[in-house]
Amino acid sequence: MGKVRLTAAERSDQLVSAAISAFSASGYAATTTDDIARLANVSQPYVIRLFGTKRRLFVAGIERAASRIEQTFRDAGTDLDSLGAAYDRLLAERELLAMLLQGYAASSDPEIGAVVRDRFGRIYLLIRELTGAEAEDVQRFLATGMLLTVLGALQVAGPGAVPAEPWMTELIGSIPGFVDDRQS
Amino acid sequence: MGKVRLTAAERSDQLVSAAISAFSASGYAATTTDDIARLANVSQPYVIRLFGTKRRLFVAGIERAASRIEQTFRDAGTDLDSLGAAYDRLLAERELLAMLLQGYAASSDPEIGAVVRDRFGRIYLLIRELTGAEAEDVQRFLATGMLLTVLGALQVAGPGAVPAEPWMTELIGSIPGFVDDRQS
DNA sequence: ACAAGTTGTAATTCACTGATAACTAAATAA
DNA sequence: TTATTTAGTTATCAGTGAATTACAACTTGT
Repeated sequence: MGKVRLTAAERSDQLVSAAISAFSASGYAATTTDDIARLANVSQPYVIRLFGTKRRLFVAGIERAASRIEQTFRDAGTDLDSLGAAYDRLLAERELLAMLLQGYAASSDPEIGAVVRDRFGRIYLLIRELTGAEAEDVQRFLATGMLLTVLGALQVAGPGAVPAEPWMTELIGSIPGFVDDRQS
Repeated sequence: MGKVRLTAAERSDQLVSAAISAFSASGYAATTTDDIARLANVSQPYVIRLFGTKRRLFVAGIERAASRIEQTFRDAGTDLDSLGAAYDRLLAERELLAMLLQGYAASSDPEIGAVVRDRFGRIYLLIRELTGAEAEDVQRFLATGMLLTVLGALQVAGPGAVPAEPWMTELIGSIPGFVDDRQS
């Protein structure tokens, strides 16, 4: 058996991971704090104790996902093609991009919206800074990223993809530099 | 005062409009059937009576939004630039694209996911068919559409936009053919 | 050993929400 | 007019879920 008692910091980390798993699949409102508690083998009130509110836990999930994405880009290289390959890896993890998508969807909540806007802007600026590419190329890169994010959420690209429909094969095949490593 | 009693078909239409307003802002789970009922000046149980379940009302909203988008493209012309201009108009309406985004976010629900995948594929194929453009150009067009959808949801593009941050001005400015008609 | 802090739970509350049931009233048909 | 369908309501329920409180058990410094 693993350790029974963890420090609050360790447990919080673990809960943020569980939160990303749950929120990325079901979204902010449909995910219960009890779902997340169960994923971490902890009682529901303890989740609230550590994070105060469900909203703050969601925000923590957004921030970790955004940081992981930034780190993936930083590790990838300094040209857009390398960052594009990094996107493939992000899509393979599936949860991070989906978590951000849930952030976009929940951004009418002011507290969530402010964080999501901030992190989105930071990622954009990071790509600009890392690659030094023209604004239009960065925009195109980001647009492709949004398309892949949506296709991932629809489960037509990336792992766990639904049986391929013709339109999807064509669309995904037309994304330059993207290799869909589905495990069907 | 307007008519008091409408036919079921008229009332259902009106409810789907109200549903799109509410769902597009708050998402599937966070929107209550009572919110929608109030928007249409109708009792909450009547909403359930007309649509059976909340889920079916959401699906009806997705289908209308998708149909409206298809119609907008059909009316726009036969080249990608014209369809791009149509996107500006869609973004100005704000609710339709946001409704679809909420569909992407809620697509882990099997019943919703199936409909959203189907309509997404139909829109892609419609663009191909209308323009006869290369797959890669259509993909790029769609990717730009997803970026605009997200920026609209974040309220940094389109009407009701939050005060412009520098990164956003640069990003939006780099989208070819897109003119952000914000009313600030 | 023991006090104090830290990690965690069980029990409970209270507001909310989708759905059902039973009923009313307006329109339409016979 | 009367019968029937159609449009709509009020009342209510059963379930849920975030948050609070009070308590228990483990760890650590002294």
